[in-house]
Amino acid sequence: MMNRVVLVGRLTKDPDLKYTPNGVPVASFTLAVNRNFTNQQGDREADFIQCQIWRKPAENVANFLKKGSLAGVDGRIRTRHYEGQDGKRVYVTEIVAESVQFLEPKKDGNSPRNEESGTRNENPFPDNDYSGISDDDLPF
Amino acid sequence: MMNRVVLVGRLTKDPDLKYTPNGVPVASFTLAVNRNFTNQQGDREADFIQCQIWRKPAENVANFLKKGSLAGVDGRIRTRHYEGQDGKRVYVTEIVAESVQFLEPKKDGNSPRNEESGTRNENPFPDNDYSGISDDDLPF
Amino acid sequence: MMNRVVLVGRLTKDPDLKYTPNGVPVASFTLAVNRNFTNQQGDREADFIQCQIWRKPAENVANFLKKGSLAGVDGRIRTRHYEGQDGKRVYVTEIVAESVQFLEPKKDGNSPRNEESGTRNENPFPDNDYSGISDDDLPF
Amino acid sequence: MMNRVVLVGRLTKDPDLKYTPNGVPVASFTLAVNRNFTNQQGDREADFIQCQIWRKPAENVANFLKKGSLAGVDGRIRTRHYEGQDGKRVYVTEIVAESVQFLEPKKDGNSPRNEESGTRNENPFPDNDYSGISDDDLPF
DNA sequence: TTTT
DNA sequence: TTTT
Repeated sequence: MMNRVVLVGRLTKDPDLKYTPNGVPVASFTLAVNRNFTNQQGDREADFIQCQIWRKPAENVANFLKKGSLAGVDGRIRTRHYEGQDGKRVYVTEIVAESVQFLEPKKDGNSPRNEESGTRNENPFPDNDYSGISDDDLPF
Repeated sequence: MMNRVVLVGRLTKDPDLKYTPNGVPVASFTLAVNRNFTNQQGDREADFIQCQIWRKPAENVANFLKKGSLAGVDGRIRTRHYEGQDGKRVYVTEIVAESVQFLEPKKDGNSPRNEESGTRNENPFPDNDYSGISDDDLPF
Repeated sequence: MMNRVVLVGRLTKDPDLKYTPNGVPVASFTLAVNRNFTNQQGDREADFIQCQIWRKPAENVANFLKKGSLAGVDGRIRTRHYEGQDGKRVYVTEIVAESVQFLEPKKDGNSPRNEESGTRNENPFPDNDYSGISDDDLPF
Repeated sequence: MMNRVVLVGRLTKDPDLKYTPNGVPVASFTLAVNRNFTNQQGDREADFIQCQIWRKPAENVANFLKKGSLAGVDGRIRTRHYEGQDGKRVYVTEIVAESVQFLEPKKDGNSPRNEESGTRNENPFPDNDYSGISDDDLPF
């Protein structure tokens, strides 16, 4: 089974930072992702996609992003439901981000911040572990 | 703005094929995508993700996929809302597939069908157009 | 079979625009994508990924992107090989973009251009075709 | 910066399992990913994409996949170069998988194995951490 | 041959 | 060097 989502868009509001009873941070935000085409009225619409990120990077998101910030999200779709106030099930689809990319240029400088707020805390590309592998092992 | 989703999962029911007043086919189906980890009760849960595909490939999906079929989806997230019967807005998030991949092995043979049902009707990799480009143009 | 790539990075040089004998434009460029972690020397490295885009959007890329531009690519991996000058096969892996996103802020204004240069010329989300589908068809 | 790849294809050979001097396992394999269109000669071609996966899941890949197996890869593009035997730089592009999905049906049963061989060893979706968050916090 |  |  595979489940992968990549988005680039703008925050519709400041991110909402919360903590679970165990003190785990979660930041929630909605990304407005403009569509690359216009509708039959000639208007360019957007999709409004609910996202969240957990743990340490949640605090980075809360600190560095705000309403209007351009951000990239790499994560997964997650569905859940809860009982609404009228007793009916409400279905929720949201993106759980594994990393959030800050694509906004820095105010002071001239170049985008290009910082990243990831869930990963270990190098997935352990280069130097290649040491024992000779050129003969190269695929081509 | 970017908006890309890739899923592999199983149909929870037979696809639902409809036609718009203009005769455009749409197939809707829900993909159950098992998570790659267990929850705190030790159960492996799934996400249930609503998908649709339009036009010609919709009919292929309706013809070749059924409840339980393994399928891959490459598409985009789309959000919309409508007025519920109680007058409250209901928010919907769904995947609009650009292509659906049939990953189920064929019954008769022994290998997966591996057919595809795409939206694309033109070769995105026009190989022979390379003819006028010499080795000097190669990036490395 | 599925093959999907999404990248955000910076052009290492101005894009290279060419035309096939039949007049089809192709723009080639390399994206430097910084890694989200440091190597054992504590340096942040980058991947240098060769990309190309065909037809009309190729000219937009050539017009709007230049060395250093921040860009997003949504496309596919393509492999090919050719005979090197020493008679040995050279293997090439490159990304064929279906769309390229301009993420650079506009100089004059204050917000990113956020233009897009896609291969797609038809609305993949034909909203108004929904007219014949009632609320009863909603998945949840 | 963002760098995401999702592939589904078949192994062209049995995976090649190696260990670094420090005992870290790496499995390498090539995925043949058939294209969803035919070339001008009417033949359906494939891309041959070099992949690798590190650590524990490398051994699962070596144990469960073989030549011809249908597999899904979720990972990142990585580029590197080395000195060829003729002193010229050889450029390599490969996919570093974060997870590999086994999509081959089990021989004995009737349904695909659908096992997964991931790099992740912690639940990225800590559901029960939601306990302190009420319905009022829901985005919609 | 690499970007900020 | 390529899979079904």
